[in-house]
Amino acid sequence: MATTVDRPLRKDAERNRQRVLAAARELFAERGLDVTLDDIARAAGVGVGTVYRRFPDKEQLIDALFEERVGEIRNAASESLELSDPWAAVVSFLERSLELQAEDRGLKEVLLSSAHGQARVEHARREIEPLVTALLDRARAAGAIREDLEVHDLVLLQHAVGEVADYTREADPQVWRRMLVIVLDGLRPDRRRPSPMPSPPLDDAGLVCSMANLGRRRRRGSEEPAG
Amino acid sequence: MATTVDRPLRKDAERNRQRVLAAARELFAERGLDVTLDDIARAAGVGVGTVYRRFPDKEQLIDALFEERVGEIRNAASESLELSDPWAAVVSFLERSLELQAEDRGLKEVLLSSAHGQARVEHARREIEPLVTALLDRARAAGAIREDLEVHDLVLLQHAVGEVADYTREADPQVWRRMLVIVLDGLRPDRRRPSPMPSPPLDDAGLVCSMANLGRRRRRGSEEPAG
DNA sequence: ACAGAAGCGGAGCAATTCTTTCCACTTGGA
DNA sequence: TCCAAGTGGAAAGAATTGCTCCGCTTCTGT
Repeated sequence: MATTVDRPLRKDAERNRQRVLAAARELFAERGLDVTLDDIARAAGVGVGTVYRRFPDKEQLIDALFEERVGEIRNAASESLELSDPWAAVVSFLERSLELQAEDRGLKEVLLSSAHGQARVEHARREIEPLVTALLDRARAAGAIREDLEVHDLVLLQHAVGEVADYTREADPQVWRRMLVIVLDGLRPDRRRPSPMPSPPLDDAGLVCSMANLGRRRRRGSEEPAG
Repeated sequence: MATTVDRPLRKDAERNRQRVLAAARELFAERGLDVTLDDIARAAGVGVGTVYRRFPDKEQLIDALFEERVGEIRNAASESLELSDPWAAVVSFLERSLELQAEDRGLKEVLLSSAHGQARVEHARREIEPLVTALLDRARAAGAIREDLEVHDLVLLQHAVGEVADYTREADPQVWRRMLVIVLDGLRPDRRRPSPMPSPPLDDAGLVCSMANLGRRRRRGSEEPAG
């Protein structure tokens, strides 16, 4: 299988491949993993056939794309581990990881469900947990975090805050940071005053917008009460 | 339209109507609002035709069912308002409201999206927000809650914790309470020690189970890598 | 310049899934 | 007993999606 060197893709084919990857990256980030390959092809300006010639099926495309993204989360974890302050390390990891998830809906879906991105991504994900455990253990040893907290709590908290990021993505892409501040304040073993909020609260229009989007997202964008 | 009195349903028809409502209640609670009417009919032990004769379409069935459930949340809010301790009132409301949402997936969906349950439910929902605002204002005035918190933060926090309840429903229907404790600790204006955790953390199998379910829930329950 | 391999587009097939209709048959109740 | 009210469930209809096929176009090496 030395095709990589023996027979590189024709110039136009390689350019199309890149277009497909770029379009897929953008659409997965924006609309999640269930965009159709038709949509991706259209966005890339090529035919569906072209997409299928390069990627045997959707899973493989997802796999190829998210290997690097999942890697970024792992990097966030190991870079945070290098910080000397154990609490700052936890904060830094959660912030960075949630930023990545807030920017990329597909990434969040890959991380939370075992259905997608089979081998490689799965593997990278299993590398992450030990790093998070290390972050947590260090913070606990330093008395910087509540003692009754376990790794899976952190996983679930990420899910929770990430969900808010998703819900409010269009209305206000920063409000999730308020949730994170509250959660972080809840994680401290002792604390006198609340930490400052990093962004203003969601306004009324923002809530209405989020509610409307959720409807459109989960089912078909159908019923307008014609009154 | 005085049919209610003029021509009550035939005895068997009324019994079937109740069966449909019961089945719908259960299935919506368990699997969310997008169960099919076929499923509901089967669970009720009647034909689809029977469902359609009583409820013109799915929305109307949802509307009929969730009016009362949304009312329960409103009650939770107003009963909490009667508690004398302003902080206990907030805690009590969030707990009760989240319990209801954790038990009933459909309820959560009705509350979060504006697409479903048009008039009546929408109306009840608008009754709830002022009550929550009152709870919040009172707690703030008493210095029992952080000052930078707004109503919509509470709404989003409910969404966040509710999502965890959903995610982990099968694996461990109580872990969401840990998230709530953390969040509540984050809401206090000052606090020395963490509050005690009400349930054990999610174990490894539980996380795997949740991840698997999310996959099955959002898309088709398909690919088993046949290796 | 040109042959022929590599690549392309996108109509359309096959498989699902969900809603809704239809009508021959059954049943409650005056 | 009779018949309007009620029933079940097959099947039509409408979307959606993943993917294949094949006639045509575009590179690239000579």
